[in-house]
This record gives sequence, structure tokens and C-alpha cells, in this order.
Amino acid sequence: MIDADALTPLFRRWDKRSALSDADRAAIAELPVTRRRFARNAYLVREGEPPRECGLLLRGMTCRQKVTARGARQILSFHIAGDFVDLQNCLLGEADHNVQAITDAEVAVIPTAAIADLTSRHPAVGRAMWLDTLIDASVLGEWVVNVGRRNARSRIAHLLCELSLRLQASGLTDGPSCELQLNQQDIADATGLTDVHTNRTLHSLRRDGLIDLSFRSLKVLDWQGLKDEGEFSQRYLHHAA
Amino acid sequence: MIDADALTPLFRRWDKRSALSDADRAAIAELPVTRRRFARNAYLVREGEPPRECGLLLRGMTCRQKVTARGARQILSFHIAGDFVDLQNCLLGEADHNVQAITDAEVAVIPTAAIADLTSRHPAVGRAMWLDTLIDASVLGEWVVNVGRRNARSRIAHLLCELSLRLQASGLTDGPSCELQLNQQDIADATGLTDVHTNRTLHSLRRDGLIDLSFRSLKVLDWQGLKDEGEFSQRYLHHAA
DNA sequence: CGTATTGTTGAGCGTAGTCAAAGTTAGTGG
DNA sequence: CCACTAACTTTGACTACGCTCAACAATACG
Repeated sequence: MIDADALTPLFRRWDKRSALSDADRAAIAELPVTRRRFARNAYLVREGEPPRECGLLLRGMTCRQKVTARGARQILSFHIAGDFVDLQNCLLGEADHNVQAITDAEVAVIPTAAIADLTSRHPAVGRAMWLDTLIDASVLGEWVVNVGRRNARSRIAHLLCELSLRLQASGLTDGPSCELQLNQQDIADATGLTDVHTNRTLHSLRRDGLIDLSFRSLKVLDWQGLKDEGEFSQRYLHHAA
Repeated sequence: MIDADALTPLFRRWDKRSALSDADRAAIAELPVTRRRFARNAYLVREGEPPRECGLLLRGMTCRQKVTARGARQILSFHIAGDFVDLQNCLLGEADHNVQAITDAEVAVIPTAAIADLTSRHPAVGRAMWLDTLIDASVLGEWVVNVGRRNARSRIAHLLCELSLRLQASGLTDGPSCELQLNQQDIADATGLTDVHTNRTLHSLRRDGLIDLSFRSLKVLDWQGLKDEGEFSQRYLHHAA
């Protein structure tokens, strides 16, 4: 059983695409869940594991990531409250990436069987979840472009635009000037940069008045400015934001 | 109506995951298709278009790509014979990337309505196509790692391993020592490098006996060596290869 | 045979990486 | 409340990987 207001961000996002019936919503709320807390940096899922359950993020932030043979971490995507964590792994037979908590996080853990049951009895929910995986893939494509073809300033600007917009769409912040709970190492690992260079680039963005920056806190000040800097177009989010 | 042997690579890949019934196979073969040829570099789909049809690649190679505001191209994935081109765009409402021919290519073009009809009457086919999109997403994740956290030699080695393995899995080549129809600009755009640096890196791989290289032809010689160089593990392909 | 495309090479540069040390802030326990 | 610690951020000096620009060579193709 999931709290009604814990589901608000999820429904708020989904309603932008197509509305669910009350029965669909109720079925989601009545999923058999176990609440679990994870500390900052804890692993929710490890690459290679067979996934037994899937999670709905209630509070905090998590990420999908991989670690290379040489020990470098690359973040593939961020989850915010209302996102399903690890749908991909759940649907394929074996986890091909790790899931890690970025902040202290609270997750409603759902057995895979319950998900299967839910989607078979409520096809609209299945479609919505499936659309989510397609959009995730689309976002991943944009990240390849970001990391492959943009310089440090643009990469970071682009990432901040994406997160800012997604937080807004889920109602987790009002207006584009949001505060993010990421440290500089996280930003570095999401953009394919080093922490040192990320630090210098963030300062350069602050000098230009695009962001506000203090210890473990980063605020988007000038969304339009960041958008220009990061060549940001929200088409790739497909109304997920 | 699609030639039986044009479907061999597709079925060969799908059979590695789960076998289709003869009825499923027949239904695919009987799809109403239009054969269409595309010249090297021609666009099959452009970003922003509403997708009306989806294609099955019969011959040649195509890619999904995006072009940044500054004019740089980033390739997101390659299609080989037997791959569905543009399932993603087809399922979402609007193309968020381009599809372009890498070599002269021949495509069986299928109206989206026929795909919808096929998957509703043959759920196993729908599941197989849906799995394909999940695996595509998984591959995209590995590409983010490749471009974000590996140096030029590893990036190129990794790409060559992936393509070599996929060609083998589709029966388009025998053994790991395959010949690829890519030019150096294509490799550069897939790995986030410049053509000049790609050229130098390819030569360095040739010096080490990992590949054979001549005009518009690139052969994988030492698959194991490339695998080590590129930290390649095929988990992320999820038995698509 | 001429032209377009693709590949090759060189020189110089710059963005981002590396390494190392010091400075901040939050959190912890005495 | 303060001392101590761990996590995170900042700064500096140096390095290097990969980029840019430019010219030239090789190959394919009409």
C-alpha cells in the first residue's frame, strides 16, 4: 500500500501523456510494497544480479551507473521521486548496470510478480511503464550526444536543464530555479568529466550568473541562459517533463 | 511479403532468446511491405517528423544519429541487416533522432498500422520487438560509458567488438574476423572523436596487430586483443548477440 | 582522365586530466 | 560546546590527449 501523496509526482508526470482511470490509480496504490531506506551511496542493485524486485522512488535521488574496469564511474541517468527505479533490469533477465543512491533515499520495493500481475490486469498501466522505458532510452541517446559532442560548459548546462525541467514536471519544485542535491563528483560522473574540471566549470557558470553555488547546494538561476549554453531542447523528453 | 532468406538474420537473433512459432514467422513474412533503396548518407527519417512507417533493414547498414547545434554528428547506434530501423520513433509520437544510411541500403518499409496489427495478433512478436527496444536502450547505456569514460583506443576497440559480435550473431559473417563497411568519419562520429584522431588511433591499433586497415575497409584480426583493449563484456547485449 | 571522396600527415594549440595540498563544511562523539 | 574526523570543495602547477587547421595522397567513380 503506497501513500496517496507519494504517488503524486508519478501521476503528475503520466497525466501529461494520457490520463489513467481511477481503477488504474487505485491498483497502483494497492501494490504490495515494502518500504526500504538506503543511505547516500548505497547500492540498490548490482550489475550481474538477477532482479527479483523493482522499486518506486518515494524520496531522494538515485542513479543508474556503471563502473569501468579502470574504476571510473559513469552515471547513465538520475531517478527522482515518483520514478520507477530499475524497470529495465526487471524486464531483462539480468541487471546490466548498478543502481545507487545519490542522496539518502526511500523506496517502495515491489516484487516483480506484482508488477507483472498489475500490468496484465491494467494494460494502461503497462503501457505507461513501457512508455517510460522508451523515454529513458531516448534520454540516454541525448546523453550520448552530450558526452560525445559537447564541451564541459555545455554538458553541465544541459544536465542542469534536464534535471530542473524534470523536477518541475513532477511538482517537486516550482519554477525553473530549483535546488539540486548533487555533489560535484556526481555531476562529473554524469557528464564524463573529472571532479576538478567540473569544479572549475561550475565556477565559470557562476561567474556568468547562470547558477548559484555553495557547499553541496547548486541552484539554477538563469534557466534560459543554461538552455542556450547547453543547446537544450526538450523534445527528447517526450512530454515526460 | 518479405523474402524468406531476408528474414534469416532477424530470426537467427531472436531464436537466441526464445523461439517463435511458425505462425508468428509466417505473419512477419506476410507483412505488407514496400522495398525501398537508400543511397549512402541518405536520410530515412528526420528528427521532428511524425513517424508513419517503420522499416526492416534487408541489406546494408544504417544508423541512428543526432546533429548538434554546432553541426557535429553523434551516432547513437548502428543497424545491420535483420534489424528493425526506427522502432523507437515509431512507438513514440515524434522522431527525436535521425536515421541515416551508412552504406547503400535496402529496407522493407512497413506501415505503423501493420506493425500494430501484427503485434496484437501475435503477442510473441510484440514481446520480441519490445525486448529489442530494451536491448537497444541497454546498448545506449554502454555507449554512454564508452564515450564518457574511455580513451580513444578503448572506445574504438569496444565499438569494433560490438559490431563484430552482432554481425556474427546474425550470421552475416563467420568467425570474429569480420570486415566492416564503415569509413573513419563514421567511427569518429560513433565514438565522439574527430576523424583525424580516429585515423591515428586506427593506425595505432593496426601497429599492434589488432586490426587490418585499408581504404574503406577495416577487418577485425585479433578479437581477444580488441576485447581487452576495449574492456568489452557482452553482458549489455543481453543475448542479442 | 578528371573529380569527389576518403584517408594521411604535420605542426601547434587548448581543453580537460593528473597529482597534490590545503581549505571548508557537516557530522560525531567526548 | 568544542575537538576531531570525514566528506567535499578549491586551488595550483604541470601534463597530455585529442582537436584544429591545412596540405597532400590515395582511391573510387563517372
